[in-house]
Amino acid sequence: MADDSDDGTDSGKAAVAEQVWRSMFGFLMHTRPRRDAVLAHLGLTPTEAKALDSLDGETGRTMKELAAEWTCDASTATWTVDRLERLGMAERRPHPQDRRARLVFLTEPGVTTREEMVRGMNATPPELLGLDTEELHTLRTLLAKLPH
Amino acid sequence: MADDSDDGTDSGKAAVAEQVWRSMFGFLMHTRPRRDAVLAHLGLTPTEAKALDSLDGETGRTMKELAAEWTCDASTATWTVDRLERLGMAERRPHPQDRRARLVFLTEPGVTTREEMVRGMNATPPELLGLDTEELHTLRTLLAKLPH
DNA sequence: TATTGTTATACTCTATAACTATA
DNA sequence: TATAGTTATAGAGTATAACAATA
Repeated sequence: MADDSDDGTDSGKAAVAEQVWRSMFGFLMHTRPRRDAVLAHLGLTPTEAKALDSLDGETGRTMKELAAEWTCDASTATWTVDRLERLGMAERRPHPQDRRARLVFLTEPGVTTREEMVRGMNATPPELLGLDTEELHTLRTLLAKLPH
Repeated sequence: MADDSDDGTDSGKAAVAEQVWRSMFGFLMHTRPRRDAVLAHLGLTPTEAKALDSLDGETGRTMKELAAEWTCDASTATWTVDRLERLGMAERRPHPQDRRARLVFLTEPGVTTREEMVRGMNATPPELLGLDTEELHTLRTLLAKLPH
């Protein structure tokens, strides 16, 4: 039932899914150095990159929210925002309702750096163009069925 | 040539490739917490996990080789192997030809932990089973054309 | 009295430089 | 003289605990 040949190749659904996963994960790892290079080129550590990604220029985030999103403690969030601030990419402003709290925003240079980072991280790996257009269409349709 | 409709949807090859990538990358990020949990459950830091992955019980690796593979300097490799050794997962043995060098092997517990780690990291995400068998076959064929 | 955030401090991780022992 | 690896030490990054301001 799970085998469709005598050569030991198991083509049951789970086995095919495993092969799909192996290829997909392998491709992700194959393209990873390129994404690492994007951060290196912008001079961002992984922590700074994650921090930058959580912020923008319009919506203020409290330290508490950021610590939760980064799954770190409050003092680490303070330290991380301090570093973005020293880099000129973020700034703290007083919270309009709660004078204990601060709201963190990206500065204009921070917004620009964030955009470059997001663009680089999401850039289509050129290896995909090794497939022809019809294959890519099929792939698109199938992959769109997966959660993300 | 790059547009096949008037609604602003660009279905040129590059645009389709971009959508493919977005889905694929999104799925990989979606499944990432599960892989992080595998390491957390085994009590491994990312560095330890990478180190474990480079070693086995039969083929000894020199410190120099390991530092190159981990793209770290020699002292960091020493420190990393020290830690695996303290965890009882690796051991140094003298190099048979060069008395300056050491060969690093996994111990039996190290081999076992490595196996569990690899199994967990490579485990097929159950979300893939949301596709039917034929779709998975198609996906397998197309993804196999990508480098990994 | 509880909560937001910071500061003081310690511990982990990684790197640079000096050193030991071979080659 | 060059190489393999370790140790001493310094620097980032992250956490715990004590604290200040406000709710």
